Amino acid sequence: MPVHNGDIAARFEEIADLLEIEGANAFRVRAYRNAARMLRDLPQSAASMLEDGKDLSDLPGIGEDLAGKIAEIVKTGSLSQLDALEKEVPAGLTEVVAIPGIGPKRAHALHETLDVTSLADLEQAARSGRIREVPGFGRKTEQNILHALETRGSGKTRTRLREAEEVAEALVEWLREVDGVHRATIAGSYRRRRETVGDIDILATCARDSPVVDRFVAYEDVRDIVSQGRTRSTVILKNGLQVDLRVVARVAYGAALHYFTGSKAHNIRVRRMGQDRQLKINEYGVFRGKKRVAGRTEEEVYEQVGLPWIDPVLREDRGEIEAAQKHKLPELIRLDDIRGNLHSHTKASDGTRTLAQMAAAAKARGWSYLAISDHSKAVTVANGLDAERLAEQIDAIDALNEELDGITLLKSCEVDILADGSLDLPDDILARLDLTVCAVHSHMDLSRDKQTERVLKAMDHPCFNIMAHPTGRLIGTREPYPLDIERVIEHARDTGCILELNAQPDRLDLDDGHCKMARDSGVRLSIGTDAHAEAHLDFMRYGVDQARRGWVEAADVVNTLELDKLRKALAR
DNA sequence: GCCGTTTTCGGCCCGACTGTTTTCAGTCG
Repeated sequence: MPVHNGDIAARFEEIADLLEIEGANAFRVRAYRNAARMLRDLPQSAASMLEDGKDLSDLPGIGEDLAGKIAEIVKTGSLSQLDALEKEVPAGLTEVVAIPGIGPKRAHALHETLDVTSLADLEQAARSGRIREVPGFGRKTEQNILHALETRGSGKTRTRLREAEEVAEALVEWLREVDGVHRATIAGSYRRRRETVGDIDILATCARDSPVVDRFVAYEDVRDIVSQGRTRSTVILKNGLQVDLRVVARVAYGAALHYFTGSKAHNIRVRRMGQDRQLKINEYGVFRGKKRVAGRTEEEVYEQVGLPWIDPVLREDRGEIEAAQKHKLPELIRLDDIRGNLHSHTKASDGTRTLAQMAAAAKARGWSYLAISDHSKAVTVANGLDAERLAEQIDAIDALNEELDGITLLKSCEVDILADGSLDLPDDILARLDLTVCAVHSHMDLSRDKQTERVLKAMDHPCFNIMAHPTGRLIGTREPYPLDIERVIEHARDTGCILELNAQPDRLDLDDGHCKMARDSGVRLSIGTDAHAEAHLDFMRYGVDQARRGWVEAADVVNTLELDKLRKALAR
């Protein structure tokens, strides 16, 4: 069983938790957390890098020590340091630290004084009124702990961007109506267009006497007020989503927007660059001594550290600072670069609209082509097409194209990749299509090797064009099936196959890291909406956002091409 | 524990809010 980066990261995070409870040096703790974050973001697997003889201490935040620990985990599946730590500190305390309001110091204190070693112990201690007796604790803290225990589990998972959008846009719109508010902007991972958000960060600038915070906590969807100050407040909405509001002066808008957009790792890099120039950078501006030298716009902040403005989607400390220093930031793809969509469905399989309706909807979005790619017969639940029905659809599309103006339907099919790597329809019918969109919909439990071989074999088929939703993941509900994505990317490059970035907000598959990896390997992408109705064509913007997070430029994406060029690009 | 046109030691981002304290520690983002 291969060790995934996430497994290593989880162990490092646990070490960080335990060390923190032990009272270890905070910077040492941070080193483990940084390493965990770096590993989760790393598109290659550390295990395979080791196999290839690479030196892991070349990775940022990994030194000799942590490189050795990664190797130990990969080799043995465990880590002796962690085993030893777990003997010293009860593992249940890591759950206690996860309770809002309890950090490592308080967990340590509760362990020392009341012998709390688990959530169950914590609850018992709180209910019996013993926590309020511990120095540094009080009645209110005890109540807060009980409240946190009761509401535990609600809203602690990350929310998909699309669901966050629905609530966040309404809330920010409401805030803009408040007296004295100049601007209200959503920052945070939402602005960076991450596929999921942990919470919503709203930044507001307003007149000094604006009641914006009072209005914020009085919003109808607020379930709990976590904190409420003059310039900052946190609430929990009825759907469990946490929203933070921060209020700053207008002169600080750019600095605050930069600060609250993050990512944390990106901000730390920028602030360090400021320190090198004797500048202090915080949410109120850029300061030399007491003098504010910048802060009204983000551009000003970056300028002070000698950088061009960096798009929020890139702010993850994944090389964007270095690229900006060299003036080599990518020219990111934009929604209006898109010329068409290569993955959509109709009533013929599991879609809900006709060919003509989908064509009209695509045209209305300014596109010049739309591929109709209904399912093939193996997906019986979706009423997949056999060769005969697909032949009928091909004829129907040819006939409809005669009538259409300004939009061309492309003949396609979402062809199932069968368990043995063969395609679900005969070659002679596939040869009549403009392109194929091939996908795995079954046997997702194959071993990593078998799954990879299955996909590679399918890509060798001369009619294979696009690998749809390559990992099969559903954000928050289904993990990617085991697949050696690095080999798939290499094979796509070698065979001229295209990888899809499926734009459905619950798929976004490929993810940002793999998009970057594909792009760096010279593999072309297709951003496909997988639309089952007209409205789903608007998912394109989620796909474009994810592509942008993966440093993708228009030239990397085949559906930015005009139709004649696309046809040439589809030739294998 | 990492890192280095201030390297092999001495730094490591910075501020708001809460609850407890009566001047500040802990937590959080």
